[in-house]
Amino acid sequence: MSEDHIAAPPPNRRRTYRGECLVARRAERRSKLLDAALECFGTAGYHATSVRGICQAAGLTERYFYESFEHSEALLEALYVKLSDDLETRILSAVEGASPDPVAMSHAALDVYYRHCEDERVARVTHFEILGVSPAIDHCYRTCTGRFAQLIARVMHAIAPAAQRPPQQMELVSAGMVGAVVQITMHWVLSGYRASRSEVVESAQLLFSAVVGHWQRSPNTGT
Amino acid sequence: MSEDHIAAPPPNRRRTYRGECLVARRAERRSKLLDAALECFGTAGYHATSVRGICQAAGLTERYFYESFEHSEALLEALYVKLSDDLETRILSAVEGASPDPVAMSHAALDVYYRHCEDERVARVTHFEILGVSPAIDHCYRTCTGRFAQLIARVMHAIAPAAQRPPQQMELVSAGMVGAVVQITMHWVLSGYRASRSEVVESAQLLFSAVVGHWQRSPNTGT
DNA sequence: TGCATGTGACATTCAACCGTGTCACGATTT
DNA sequence: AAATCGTGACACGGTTGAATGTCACATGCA
Repeated sequence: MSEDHIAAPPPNRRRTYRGECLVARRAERRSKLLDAALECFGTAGYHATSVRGICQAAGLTERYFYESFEHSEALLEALYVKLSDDLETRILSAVEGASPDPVAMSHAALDVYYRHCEDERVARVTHFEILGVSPAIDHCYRTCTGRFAQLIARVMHAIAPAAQRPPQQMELVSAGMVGAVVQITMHWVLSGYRASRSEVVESAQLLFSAVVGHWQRSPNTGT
Repeated sequence: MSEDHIAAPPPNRRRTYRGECLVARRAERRSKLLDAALECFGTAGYHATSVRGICQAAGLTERYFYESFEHSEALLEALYVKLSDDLETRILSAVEGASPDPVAMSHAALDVYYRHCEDERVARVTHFEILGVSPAIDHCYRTCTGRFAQLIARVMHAIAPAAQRPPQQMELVSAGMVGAVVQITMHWVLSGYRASRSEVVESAQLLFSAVVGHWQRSPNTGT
């Protein structure tokens, strides 16, 4: 969905320029645009940023914007997906690297997440700017959010396999957990990062422990 | 902050028109604009809506838009504040009306809240459109969200007064609870209201019970 | 060296929207 | 009835930004 519109380069025309071949130059420009997008969207905000502004920040001209992205919205989506994917990868490896203890695992995951959000631009793009842009972006947000919710559901299940719940409820509660983590981020950001990261992690973890404990204790209240 | 810009009406000029005096007509127009805003912002979205569109939906001309609001953003803020205030009032009265039992109280509050969000336009405005508009709106959002977090903190404290926590943590955890409730709403909305309201309420309440239970059980873990 | 292509700076076209203004008509007061 | 005020429809200028186009210069290739 991201770059199908790019006209195929004439196959015999990939001559090098300043030491790099066509595809490398394209990739580099695309990367510069993503960096510029993080900076602009993450500080001025998506709706206050124009294509010109992005290009200026990237040190490129508009032509190269449209070489890599169809429009501003596509760039936002690409940036968001990239940030989410990076985060997910790092969370997964952190969880795998942690000792197989519920607390250690969730601590590792949350620490990676909040470290990720210590870059205010990242936090703003993935929590504020992404919302209310268009139905297409909403759908993208829903997908990414859903992936994290599923991750939480899996971890929960691994921790407390006895506490099986109706899938509908699992889904909603997982979404709720994601929301709690996210809202704590927003609060943290909007307060100017008043609390320390460890305090934030601890508060979020309290919610996890509470739910896990609750489920382990009280048996299925089923539909 | 909402209508200071309105020029004071010439005091001797408040003659009636079609049976209503000046202030009544103004109020009615303002109300029509708020209705139209709910419809437009809640379906097409804030950024896809123009002043003209609002006026058309309200059956008024642009002049009357600027009579009541300085610009589009002021209308969004007024709408948001109105929706939040209505909700808060109804939640408070529901909580007071409920039996003085933790479960009953939180159930009453959540039921009112999710009933409120069953109007998709309301849910969209207060959860999607309001974000990433401007620093001023962000601040407004933060204020309203904070009020709900404080409400939760108070209820928590009333339920489990023994479980005193450092205020920083109380603040973050309350924010997290708000986020959980909100995210469940978003999930509900974006899934096309797949689950029933009672299932949603039950899932949200599970989180409340879990945290309250956790706090009642484990004593203060200090700073 | 000469030619094709890549690149950067900038102009241009087109559309949307904001905020204000104009003007004719309907309602109200004296 | 005449003057005044409220209202609705619509036009106008100004601004902004998206998307494309132009042209001179730089770079690589034969």
